[in-house]
Amino acid sequence: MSQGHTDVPVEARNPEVCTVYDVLNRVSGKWSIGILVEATHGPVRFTELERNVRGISRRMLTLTLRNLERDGLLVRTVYPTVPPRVEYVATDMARELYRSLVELTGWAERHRAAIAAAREAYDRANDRGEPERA
Amino acid sequence: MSQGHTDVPVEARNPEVCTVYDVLNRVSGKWSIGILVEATHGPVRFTELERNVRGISRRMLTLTLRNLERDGLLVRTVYPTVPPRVEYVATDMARELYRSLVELTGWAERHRAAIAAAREAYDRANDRGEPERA
DNA sequence: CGGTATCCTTAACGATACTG
DNA sequence: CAGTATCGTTAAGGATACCG
Repeated sequence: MSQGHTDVPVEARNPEVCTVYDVLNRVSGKWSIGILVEATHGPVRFTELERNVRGISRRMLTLTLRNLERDGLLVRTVYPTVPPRVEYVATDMARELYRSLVELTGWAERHRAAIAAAREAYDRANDRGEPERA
Repeated sequence: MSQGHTDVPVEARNPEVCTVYDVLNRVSGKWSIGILVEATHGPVRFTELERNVRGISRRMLTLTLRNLERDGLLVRTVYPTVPPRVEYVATDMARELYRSLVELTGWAERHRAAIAAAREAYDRANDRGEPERA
């Protein structure tokens, strides 16, 4: 096999892997990005998020908000009124991340057609009844 | 600035959300990036990947490879020798993606300390017995 | 209004025996 | 060597009742 190659694991050889994996973990999850985008546009309330991030459940909204806050991507502000008012807003760090995500968007848009074509080709080539897929 | 906001859902207002979510889905998953990195460095064999991407199981290696291939990020080449030789290599599209991921790495590295601090602060502030977490 | 607590379903992942 | 098949486990997410 490839004789000359070192035995050191990929994570050691490519520290970027861990790092990028790390940030991906932070932002992966079905809802993080939607919330991040909303909170990047300006302070937003819990109920607003519940409405604007379509399809999210209360539970996941809370969980995702807590995680983003914990990572320093969101700031949560409570106004002690009745009824309570809570606002979430993206931090500078998160806005910077947002810009990198826009980069990714660019990639996705540039290659959207190619990816679709690749999938079709793959599915056609391997066609065993594989029914429709979203 | 809450009241004046439109009623159109976040996906409609921010098409980037869907797109970036899409690409994230493609690259999320515990192993995609590790494999992608390896295959970006040059053609790599199944067994090499199994060794170099530490901790991956055979099953996940196969599944992830198939998905990446299906999306047109990897090309699989079979050399009909005995024993068989199969090589995977990243496509140009994948290499471009890789560069965007490196961008993300930059973000992660720049803010690594801030994130760690945010977490500590958060955990300290909310400390109810929450035991150690990786 | 802004959450928690609880229960349930699904999808991702891990281990490993077997095979052309 | 490069997989597939089958099993079991864990984690992510969904629904929703309840609460300060």
